[in-house]
Amino acid sequence: MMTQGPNSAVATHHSPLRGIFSVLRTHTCGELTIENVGQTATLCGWVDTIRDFGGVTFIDLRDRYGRTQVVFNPDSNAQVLAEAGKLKNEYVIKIIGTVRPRPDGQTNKKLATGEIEFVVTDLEILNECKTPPFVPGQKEVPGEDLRLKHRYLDLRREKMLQTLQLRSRIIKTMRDYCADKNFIDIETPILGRSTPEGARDYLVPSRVFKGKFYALPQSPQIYKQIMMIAGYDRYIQVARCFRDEDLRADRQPEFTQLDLEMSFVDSDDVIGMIDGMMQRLAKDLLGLDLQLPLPRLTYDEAMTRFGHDAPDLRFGMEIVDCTDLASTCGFGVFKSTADAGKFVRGVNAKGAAPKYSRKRIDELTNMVKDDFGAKGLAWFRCEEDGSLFSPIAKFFSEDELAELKSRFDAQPGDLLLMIADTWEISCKGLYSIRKRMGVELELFDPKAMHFSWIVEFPMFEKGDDSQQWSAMHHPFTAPRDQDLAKLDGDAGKTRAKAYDLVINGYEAGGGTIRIHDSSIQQKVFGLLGLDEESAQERFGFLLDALKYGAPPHGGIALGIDRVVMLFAGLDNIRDCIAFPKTQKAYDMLTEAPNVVETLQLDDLGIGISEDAKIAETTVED
RNA sequence: GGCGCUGUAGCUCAAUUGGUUAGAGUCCCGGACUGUCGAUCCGGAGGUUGCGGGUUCGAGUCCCGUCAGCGUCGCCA
Repeated sequence: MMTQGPNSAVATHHSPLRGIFSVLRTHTCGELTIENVGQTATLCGWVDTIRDFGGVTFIDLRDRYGRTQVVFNPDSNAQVLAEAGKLKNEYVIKIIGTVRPRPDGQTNKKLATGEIEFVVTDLEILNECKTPPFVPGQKEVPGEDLRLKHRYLDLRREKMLQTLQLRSRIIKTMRDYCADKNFIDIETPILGRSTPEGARDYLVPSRVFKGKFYALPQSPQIYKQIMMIAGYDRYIQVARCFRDEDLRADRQPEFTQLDLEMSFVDSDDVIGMIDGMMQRLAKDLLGLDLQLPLPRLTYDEAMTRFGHDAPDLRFGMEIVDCTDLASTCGFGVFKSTADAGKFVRGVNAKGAAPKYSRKRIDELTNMVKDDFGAKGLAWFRCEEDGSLFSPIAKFFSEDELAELKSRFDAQPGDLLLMIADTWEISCKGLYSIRKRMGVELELFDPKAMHFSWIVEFPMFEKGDDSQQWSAMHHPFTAPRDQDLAKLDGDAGKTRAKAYDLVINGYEAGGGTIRIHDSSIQQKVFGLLGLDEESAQERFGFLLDALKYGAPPHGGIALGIDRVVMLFAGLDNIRDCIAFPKTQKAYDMLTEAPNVVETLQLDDLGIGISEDAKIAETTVED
């Protein structure tokens, strides 16, 4: 530590600078308080705001730790005051001075350092700053493209700093929790092998093996299973994953997950382990006490009640089925839908009637039509006298209307919205209506946090255009013990040892118990249309490994970016990532992806097709 | 790939049914000021309304195309 020099105050073990010898500064900008009055210190930081009175100048000096008011005045040093006139926004400076209390009545309660000010005796400009396109302290948040292009400025904003600090603490807490439980942190390869299942891979060409490619991992799935076979019975990794699919507000092409695998466990063990982790995270980072175990909902229940496998459980507005009523009513659309074995279901938007004009209902109608292919959206408004008003009310008898009212628990002011269609379309349409109206009607406290598990997912699903089963999670997912018999002939009803962690309507993580029995694995491959040869071709290395003493094992992956987003109360994942990409997976800061030298391509034996060259030229124009 | 929203000064936004010289705040430049903390006051600069085409006597505003950012559907084992 410093024992010499012009500073009477030196970094203590409480200081953010503890243990780091610094010749440039003795304290951070968030550190000096009334305790330090009279001491000499050296600060470094960025010029945040300048208040120049001609005779005296105030500057807020900013760094990661906070802000300190710095005073330049002629009493202390007239020459330095003149120098201070050259300062502009975001200059980087080093100042030496003394700490003194602020005059009576002039403390700033908004600052941790607000009781003192720093009187400068010496100023050194370490670096100037061009006039920035925006300043970190400005009230309005600049457009996102500008923020991404000048990310080094954007990251200086308080909100970004807070979010990334929260992210760091979340990851540390996750790691500490796992370390306490004897997990071992293992890094798995980034350059791996493409396994053409699931998402599109990002490919990396090989120079040595011309014409062959590595793939960036979509998840370390196979490696972590192999670690279990190797006997490392509790593994974690903060793993970067890559998926070349289109982006969303909650989806980036590269993202980070807490990847975790355990041996000699069943679903409840993994769920219980994560329950404890969430309890600790909620307590340590949000001050919330979570009751354990976290609530669990089966997949079927979630779809029936909310139309989605990651429902937002911060509010009700559950789906009501009235297919039976529809089959007897006089409304042709409803009746024919019910007769065709499809569904008539709806939701009650409590108190929405006065707020939802015909125009806004039309917007909802267009949404379910355009996005999900629903044929329409029926609605009933519950009037002051308790009667149901609707353009289609005339097709219903008094009794039928009364039954509708009772089934939806309709009170005056409520708006009932119904979709008559396939199970899938009614789920999607009503889910999106519920999600949207939940926000618009403020049906929940935006600060509330709701954690839950969705369990017992189907093993298989069928694609739109094929009768072939595909794995809902991945082909190594184990069926529930009591469903093993269903693999023969009743595969659609097989439920998996799969579990998703849902926070506020977002899938925050998902995992499964894996198959460790090769006869079951063969059966599952068979149902997925994979013969032994092609299974061997794709996953041979894993199938081989499973034959050398694989213990029962399973795990989970938590989307760290999403967890940060939810804990920070944000609605977009880019604000939780230091250097995110745009919706087109473009990095505006570094301008990646970009062209490479022809020589590099030659080295790899790669040529660019004429079509791609034409497309590229068009983009540049 | 589809649908939708947005694009106006460095930044954040405004501009009536298509109608005079496209405005405000902020930032920037110059000046004043010894207690501010979103300092204040005075003066000034700053625009090919994303780009290209069209309709019109006249387009920031309407139409077509295109580019970019965002949202969403498909997609994401």
